[in-house]
Amino acid sequence: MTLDVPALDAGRLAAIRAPLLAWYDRQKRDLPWRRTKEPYAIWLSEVMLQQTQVSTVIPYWERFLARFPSVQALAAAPLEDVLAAWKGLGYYSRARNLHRAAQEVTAQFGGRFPSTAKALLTLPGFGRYTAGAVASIAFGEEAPLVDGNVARVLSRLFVVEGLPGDRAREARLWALAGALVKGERPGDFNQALMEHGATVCRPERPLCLLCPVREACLAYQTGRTAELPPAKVRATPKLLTLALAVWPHGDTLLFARRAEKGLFGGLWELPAVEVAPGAPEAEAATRLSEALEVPLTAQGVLGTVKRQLTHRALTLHLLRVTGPQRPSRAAAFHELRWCTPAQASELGMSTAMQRALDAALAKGVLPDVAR
DNA sequence: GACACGTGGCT
DNA sequence: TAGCCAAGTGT
Repeated sequence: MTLDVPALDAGRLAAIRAPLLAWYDRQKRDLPWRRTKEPYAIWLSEVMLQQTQVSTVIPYWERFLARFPSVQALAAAPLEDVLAAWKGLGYYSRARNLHRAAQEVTAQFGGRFPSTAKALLTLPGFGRYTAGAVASIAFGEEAPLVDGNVARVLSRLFVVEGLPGDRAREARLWALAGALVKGERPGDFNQALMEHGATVCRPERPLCLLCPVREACLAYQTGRTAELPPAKVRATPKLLTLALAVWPHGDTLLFARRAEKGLFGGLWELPAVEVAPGAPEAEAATRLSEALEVPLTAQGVLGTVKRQLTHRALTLHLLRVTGPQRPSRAAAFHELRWCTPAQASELGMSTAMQRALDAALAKGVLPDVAR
């Protein structure tokens, strides 16, 4: 594998750096995290933006900062509250790692962020990208970063072949990014590269006529912008079928908190067990009874909610149940709690589970006064 | 290296 | 519409 960068002589470097930075200064979007130099706020934006679109992140970022205004405030908060603030944003391990990293920064670094990519990389949730982003944007280190945007831009500028995930391709992209970021304003340059990928050098129908580095782009010169980079090969989603217990009592329903790892880790749910796709109601009731460690009676299926995740096709069967003993704890769940809908709305819950809960409530499982 | 991990927007 | 995609990380 070659790590040198033969296509990047000094002249080529200058022909990309300067126009891209100048373009960024003219055309950058006014995003809220571009108005702060606070490392904590920049870190938060970078984590929220992982695999998530800018327009989705903005309101979350603002609410989260209002609720947890400093790394110390975040470190001191219960994980449950952090997950509640993350509710609906997806990839919840990001919130768990964010919380852990805040505690490590507070405990090991006296509340001050490490300022180099190398040191940041030791914190939970900091991979190569996020370490480079925070180091360059918040601390001005000449640290490279490669995200999906940068990979696309550099693939086209330098005609980097290979599929996403290919080791030689990744090494080449990081080497190019590392050579390009050397110089003035590394944070702005990295953002320029990403901004360019997001708005001009788009995946489909890139706006080459508006491109500030068109003359330096090998893909443009050879008519290959449409075929670079090749699309990711995605596995077909696996089926996951869950039976959910809808157990009314007074104006409450039973809720459970999931184990901290895996799908929807640490989030609240209607108590759920996995069942075979075509499993009969009686089997689902038996599984739920075992998980909740109490006898229970099935009172019919209230409905089914389907959700498509990236790697999962989720089917949620809502099973109305009741029983003589109301459980308050069970080994299969972190915690059990009886909540009104109003209380449940404050819990950290996945969007998938929220849809299921809404469907159950729409069936009138609780008295009107509780809704 | 492959896979798990969410969600909403866009075409 | 169904599929693709987005400022990735952890195991």
